[in-house]
Amino acid sequence: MITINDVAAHAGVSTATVSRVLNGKSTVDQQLADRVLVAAKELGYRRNGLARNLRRQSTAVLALIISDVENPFFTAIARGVEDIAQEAGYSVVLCNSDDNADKEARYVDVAVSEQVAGVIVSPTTAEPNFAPLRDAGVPIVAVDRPVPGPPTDTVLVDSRLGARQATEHLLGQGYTTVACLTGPRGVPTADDRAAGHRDALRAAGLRAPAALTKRAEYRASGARSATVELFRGRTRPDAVLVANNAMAIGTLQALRELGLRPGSDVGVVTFDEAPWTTLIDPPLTVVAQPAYDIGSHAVRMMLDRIAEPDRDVRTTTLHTALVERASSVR
Amino acid sequence: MITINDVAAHAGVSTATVSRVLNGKSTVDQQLADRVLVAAKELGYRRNGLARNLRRQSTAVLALIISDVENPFFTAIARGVEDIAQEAGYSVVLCNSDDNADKEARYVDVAVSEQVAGVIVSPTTAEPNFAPLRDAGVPIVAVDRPVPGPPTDTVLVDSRLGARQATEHLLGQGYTTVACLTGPRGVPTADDRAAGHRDALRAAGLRAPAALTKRAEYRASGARSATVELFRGRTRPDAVLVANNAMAIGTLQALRELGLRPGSDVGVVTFDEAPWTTLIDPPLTVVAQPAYDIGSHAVRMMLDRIAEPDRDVRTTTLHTALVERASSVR
DNA sequence: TTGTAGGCGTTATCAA
DNA sequence: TTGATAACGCCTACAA
Repeated sequence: MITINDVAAHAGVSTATVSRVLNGKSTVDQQLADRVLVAAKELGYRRNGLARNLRRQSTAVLALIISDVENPFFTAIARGVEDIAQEAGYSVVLCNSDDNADKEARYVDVAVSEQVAGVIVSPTTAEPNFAPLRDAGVPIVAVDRPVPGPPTDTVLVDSRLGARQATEHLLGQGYTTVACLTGPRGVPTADDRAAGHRDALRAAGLRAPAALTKRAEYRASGARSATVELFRGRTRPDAVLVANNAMAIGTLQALRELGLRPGSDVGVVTFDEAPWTTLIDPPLTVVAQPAYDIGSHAVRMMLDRIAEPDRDVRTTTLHTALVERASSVR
Repeated sequence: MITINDVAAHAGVSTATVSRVLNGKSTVDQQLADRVLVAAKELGYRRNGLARNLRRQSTAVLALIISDVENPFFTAIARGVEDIAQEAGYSVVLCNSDDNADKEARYVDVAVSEQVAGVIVSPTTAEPNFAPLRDAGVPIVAVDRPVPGPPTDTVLVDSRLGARQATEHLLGQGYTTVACLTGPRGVPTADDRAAGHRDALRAAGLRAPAALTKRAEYRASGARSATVELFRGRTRPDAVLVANNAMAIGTLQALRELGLRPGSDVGVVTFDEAPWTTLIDPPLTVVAQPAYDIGSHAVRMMLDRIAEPDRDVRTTTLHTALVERASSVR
């Protein structure tokens, strides 16, 4: 391995000069600088990031811990994070916690011991533990869901309002019994969707019986059986608001099995835009979340925090957009 | 920051002993070991990964460079990589090259300077340059596409055969003019699909006119316009084989615009399984690729290579499975 | 402007 | 078995 010592020797200067040149520091005589650059190139010098990290006690790496790599919502966030981070000279390492507290904890550990410059995280369902990050002074930005504990920079989506608007839209289309299929109790985004649904029913002067809100894992399989139960139950709905992308797939499968056609038989609105929503028949009405923007905002917040560790903690709330298609029209 | 020096002082032993205990090395007197453990816990000691990395000249991190985080095929690979790597005690950092040679090069640089233990990569379209990795002795495993240059451990899918089988299936269903919509010329997976398509036509005693093979970027938008051209061209096909997931979406959009119904009007088979393929009407026949297995195989290969750097270079080829649904039946 | 030299926290070598 | 100590490669006071 070629080190700055080799380069220094080859260029006939000191290691300090080499370091300065390589980092564009202070004013080094142009001639010397050139000699260093030439020597470095001739020798095929490559900086040893490990040594630099140790010396600097930090890295130009941001960790992004998301709960599901296979969910387009999160990969869109990842893209937003990556694009902006790249511009700022940071690398992004993507960690998939799989909504599993253990995996999440492991990545948190790695983030601390490898001293990443910051962690952007969408916390898992279970009670997450970010104390190690806090203790080590690693900046945290939460996305999609707030983190419990001390105030933390956060980027959220107003999904309560999004759910409310979607429900109102369904009611406005003449559906009378709008159900809500959402995620597990205690998951903020799941509870928000349920609350928005309730808001809309109440505002319309309707009762909001518990039987109209159904909970399942944020996955297709859970949503499928939950949908079947919902439409076989006593208070049979004529419309449903589904809380995310993955669940939407399960719900649509279930409706097909039940012989119910979206739109004409059952009004359907789901959270999250996806490439296939216009391909199905009828096309799916969605509550589109600004996933990419969540990511880009989160990085900007992180960069601000790194630049100014003592600044006030902020929470940014972005908004959803209802995209009306045929699945919510009779 | 608490260091092993602090722990050593607190436990009344040397740093060497602390290090040994913390790494489960050699046989340390049980009593001393206990004292060290207690001291570490009391002080809230956390290992500094940076220092360890520098000293060891290596990290327990694998880099996975994929060309599109938003493509389910690659995220499924990622999951396979991650699951197995975790078991073996490696962390995985996911890098999204966006099929952009510059981004890829940047990640390669980072991988070298941060001295990751290995790089698993699906090379970009453009001529990739992995010389820095090779020079630094970082093991490489290629997935999905071979890398140019010296022999490299590789996990491929026999997509030529997959394409052939899909084409034969369409011909067997009575479609007579089967087109192939594939990726850019020079991209191995794209060329393989075209070749498999040709193989099937020839084996059936048919001519394989160039007009039946259309190329576009591996994206929905390109596939959309390419499909329109294909079906408005002179040799109008009555079936089409589409080369990937993202393109499938564009093709299906185009067919709808053209008023052509999959199955009855146009036989459609696409590469890659996706959650929505059963939701559309009619359900989509696909050439399913074993994406998860690609990832898990790649990691195993990597672990073997790390354990035994001089072993023979291997290429593993996995196979596709044709999943017949209604889009390829009249 | 340039060079010297110390230290970042850990592991591994060598003595004891 | 344990301890002292020298690296690992880089950056940065501080001195010249």
